[in-house]
Amino acid sequence: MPGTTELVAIFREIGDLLDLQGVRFKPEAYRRAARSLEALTEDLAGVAARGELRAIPGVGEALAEKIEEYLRTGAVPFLDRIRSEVPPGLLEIMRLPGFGPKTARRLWVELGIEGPGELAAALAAHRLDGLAGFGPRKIALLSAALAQVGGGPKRRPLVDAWRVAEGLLAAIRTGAPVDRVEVAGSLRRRRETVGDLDILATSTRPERVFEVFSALPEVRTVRMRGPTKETVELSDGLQVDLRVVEPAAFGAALQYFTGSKDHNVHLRSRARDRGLKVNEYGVFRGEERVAGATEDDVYAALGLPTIPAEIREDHGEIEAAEAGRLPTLVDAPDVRGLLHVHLERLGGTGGLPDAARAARRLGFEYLGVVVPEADGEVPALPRPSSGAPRIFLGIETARFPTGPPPGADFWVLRPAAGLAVPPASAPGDAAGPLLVAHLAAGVDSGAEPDRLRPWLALAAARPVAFEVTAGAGSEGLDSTFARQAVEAGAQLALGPGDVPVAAWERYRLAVGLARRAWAAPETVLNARPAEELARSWAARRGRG
DNA sequence: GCCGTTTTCGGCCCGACTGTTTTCAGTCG
Repeated sequence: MPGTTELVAIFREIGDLLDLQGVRFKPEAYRRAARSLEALTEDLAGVAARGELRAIPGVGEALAEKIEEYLRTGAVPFLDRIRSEVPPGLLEIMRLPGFGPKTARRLWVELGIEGPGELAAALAAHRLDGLAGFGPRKIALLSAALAQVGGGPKRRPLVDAWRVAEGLLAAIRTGAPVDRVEVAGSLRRRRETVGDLDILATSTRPERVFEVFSALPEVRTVRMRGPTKETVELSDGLQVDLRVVEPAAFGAALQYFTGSKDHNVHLRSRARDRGLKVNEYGVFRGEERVAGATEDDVYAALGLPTIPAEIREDHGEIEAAEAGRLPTLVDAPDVRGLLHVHLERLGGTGGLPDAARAARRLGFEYLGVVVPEADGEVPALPRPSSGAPRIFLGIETARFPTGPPPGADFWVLRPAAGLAVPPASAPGDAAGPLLVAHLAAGVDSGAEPDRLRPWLALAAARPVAFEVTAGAGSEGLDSTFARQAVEAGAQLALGPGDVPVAAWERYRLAVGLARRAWAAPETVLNARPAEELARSWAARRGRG
């Protein structure tokens, strides 16, 4: 079944092929539409049925027609047409790091090179020597890029990138003459996967900061260094950009490098409309800098409240800010407990006392201790000796519960692969409170988001919470689905994932994901007080 | 190909860095 994911890939390929043809502006138009489709929080066919395709940002008359054609026939003939006009191997050449469509097109037009194989042969035969604009350095870079084709840097999970970034930030803070140091980029937006790290610092001695940074043991090579910016590659292949600005520009730089691209483009066009110019050094009216020291100043200069970093994607947040309808997003202090704790997997030997200590340290009121389902047996409910935290008991099952959890407070459904979603009318509220965990497990990230869609109907039929963890993509939900779930009336349950108590702090990354989903505290199950949970669960659970 | 509180036509974000240059084009984010 063709889906939105495939159409996104089609539009991206069309963009690349148009680039290779030397067409201006259209490539970006196709990519913009692809990004919009990717972030769509509802079914594309549904939007088309209502005749609202053109309400999607970046979709106009021509692209709406292509989308409808695709939904009808499963193909976009325009793709086949331009595919026949451009050798497919050129796509691989233009995707070599450091090279792009202009270079690939020149090699094709001037030397007849149609793919990486021919390029390698041409390099070996010195056919590029003397070609205008191709000096010895560029030819060496081309050879090097060609040698590691396919082995390019991969995006990595948020938690991994976060750990690396924390180490780098600490090292810079202690070793370099810096005033402020913060992460920016997609890591600050808490994207599920991160392609590279952006670090921003203020200092009066940038060159010294770069020296210290380059000498860190994690750094393998320095890719480039200028007066304000350095790019390095870590030994694990991750690319890190470090930028140093003056304090008066810190807010503008932080805003600028936090992105996303579409968010920034939207803001800058808004600035232009108001006779202003935005860049990484500030907001300017003519020569005069009217804002720049803080992000608040930058947004205020553009007539907007400060937009939380996690939702800066141009997914409607600028319009919402303009209208004063920005949601109050859930924040880490709102989380009052964890609901999916497996004592047997905590990684320490302390069991419940250890868990209780960690909970108190993090300021949690309660823990939901979860035990596997055991037929016919009522699990013993563990209780800590002292008062806090309060302990709730959950039973983990792989099948849809048909009745209240025996002797416990709530169900944790961990759907087995291939578990069909029940009809929305089935068991219903009487089956007890339900927390659906690990929903995305087994679903390749980005594979087919439509597969998760039927679960949304469940949310409309009964109270259900979907778990969001720091490990989105592998064990948890991504924020696009989480936003759909919130819009469908479901709750979210935030947690650190299946990790030792020492790593429970990671629940904060799940908070970031929930914020990306525009989740308010009211939509987060474990932002509710213990008393409220106890009351609502006592009314429905099995035991007296 | 999209888009519009100066526009339905004529724009399309903006700057850093590299390599090849002598004033700039390409790539990147």
